[in-house]
Amino acid sequence: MFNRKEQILDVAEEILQTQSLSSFSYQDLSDRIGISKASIHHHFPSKEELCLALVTRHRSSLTTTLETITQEQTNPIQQLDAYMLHVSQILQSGSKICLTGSLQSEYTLLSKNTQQELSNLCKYVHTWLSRVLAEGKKQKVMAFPGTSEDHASLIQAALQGALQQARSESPKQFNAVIRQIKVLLKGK
Amino acid sequence: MFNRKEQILDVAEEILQTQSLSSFSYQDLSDRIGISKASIHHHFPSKEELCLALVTRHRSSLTTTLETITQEQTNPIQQLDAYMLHVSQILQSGSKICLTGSLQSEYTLLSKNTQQELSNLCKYVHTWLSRVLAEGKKQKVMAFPGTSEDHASLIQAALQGALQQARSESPKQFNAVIRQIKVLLKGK
DNA sequence: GTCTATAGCGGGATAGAC
DNA sequence: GTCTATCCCGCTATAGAC
Repeated sequence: MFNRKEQILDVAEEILQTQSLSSFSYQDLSDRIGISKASIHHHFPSKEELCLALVTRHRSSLTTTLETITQEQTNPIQQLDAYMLHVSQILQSGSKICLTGSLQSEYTLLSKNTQQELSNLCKYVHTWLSRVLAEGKKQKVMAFPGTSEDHASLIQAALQGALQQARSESPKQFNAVIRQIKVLLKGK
Repeated sequence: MFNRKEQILDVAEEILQTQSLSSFSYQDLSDRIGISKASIHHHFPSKEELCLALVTRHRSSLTTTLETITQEQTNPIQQLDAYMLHVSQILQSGSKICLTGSLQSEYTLLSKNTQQELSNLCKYVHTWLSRVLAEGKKQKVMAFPGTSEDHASLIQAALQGALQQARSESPKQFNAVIRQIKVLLKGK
C-alpha cells in the first residue's frame, strides 16, 4: 500500500492553500480521501499535530527545491527565475496561495512549535534569496540599490502578497509583480 | 447613545486583523462588547452581512484616508510616505495584518458580494498608488524602471506580504521592505 | 435594543470492535 | 488501519419575553 500519511498531508495542504486552517476539518479530509474521520485521527491524533507535520514537510520539500535549483542553474538570474516559476505554479494549479501566507494569516492560532517551524521556513527562503541576489550583484548580472537582504525581503513579501492579490484581481496582477521584480534587477 | 453598529464593526475588524474570518465568532464579539450574541444578530443578522459591512466600511474609510493624504501632501514622495506610515501603524497596534490580506487568504469562503467589494477596494488602492508613482516620475522626484502600474502592483503586494511576514519574523522584516521600497525610488 | 433559551448543526476527539 | 458510534463542545441563527 502507498503511504497514507503522505496522502493525508497532500490533501490537507491543498485545502489549506485554498481555504484556511480554521475553516478546514477532518470531515473535509474524510470526504476527499474516502476513509473515516477516526482513521485520520489514527494517523494525526490532533489537528495541531497535523498542522505541524504539514509545515515540517513543506520546509523539507522547499529545501530540496531550492537546493536543486542551486545545483542545476549556475546563473543567479536563472536561479531567481526558477524560484519565481515555482511560485507561479502555485497560482496556476487552482487559485491557491502559498502555505506560508495562509498560515501566517492565522499565525496567532498556531501552536508554539508550529510558529517556530514556520519562522524557520521563512528564514530559510530569505537566506537563500539573499545569497542569490548577493551573488548576482557580485557577478554584475544583477543591479539593485540597497542591501541584498532588504531586496530579498521585498521580493519575498511581494511574491506572497501577489498570490493573494491574484485572487480578488486577476492573475494579471501576479504577472505584473513578477515582471516588475525582473525589471528592477536589470542594470541600465 | 453612541452607535452600536459602529462599535461592533470596530471590534470585528480588530479580531479579523488578528485572527481570521473562520476562527472568529459572535461569541468573541459578545465577550468583548458585553452584550449577548442575540443582540449582535439584531444588528447584523448573519456573519456574511457583517463581513460585507466590514469591507464596505473599510473601503470608505480608506478612500477618506487616501483623499486626505492627497490633499495635505503635494509632493508624491510625501504622499507615498504617508501611505506607508498608515500601513505601518497597522503593525504597531498589535501584530495585526491588513483587513484585505486577512480576507483574501479566505477569499474562497466569501460571498460574491463581499468578493466584489474586496476587489473594488484593491483596485482603488492600486489606482491611487499608480497615480502617485506616475506623478512622481513626471515631476522627476521618483525614478523606477517599468510602468507605474506594475510598480504599484509590486508595492501593494509587498506591503501586504510584509505585514504577514512580520508575524513570524520580527517587525524588522517589515521595516526592511519599507526601506527597500524607498531606496528603489531614489534616482542615482 | 437587549435579554434568555434553545434549535440544529458540525467541529475535534475517543472507545472499542473488527 | 479502518470502521461505527458516541461524547461534548461551540458555532450560527431564531423565537419570544421585556
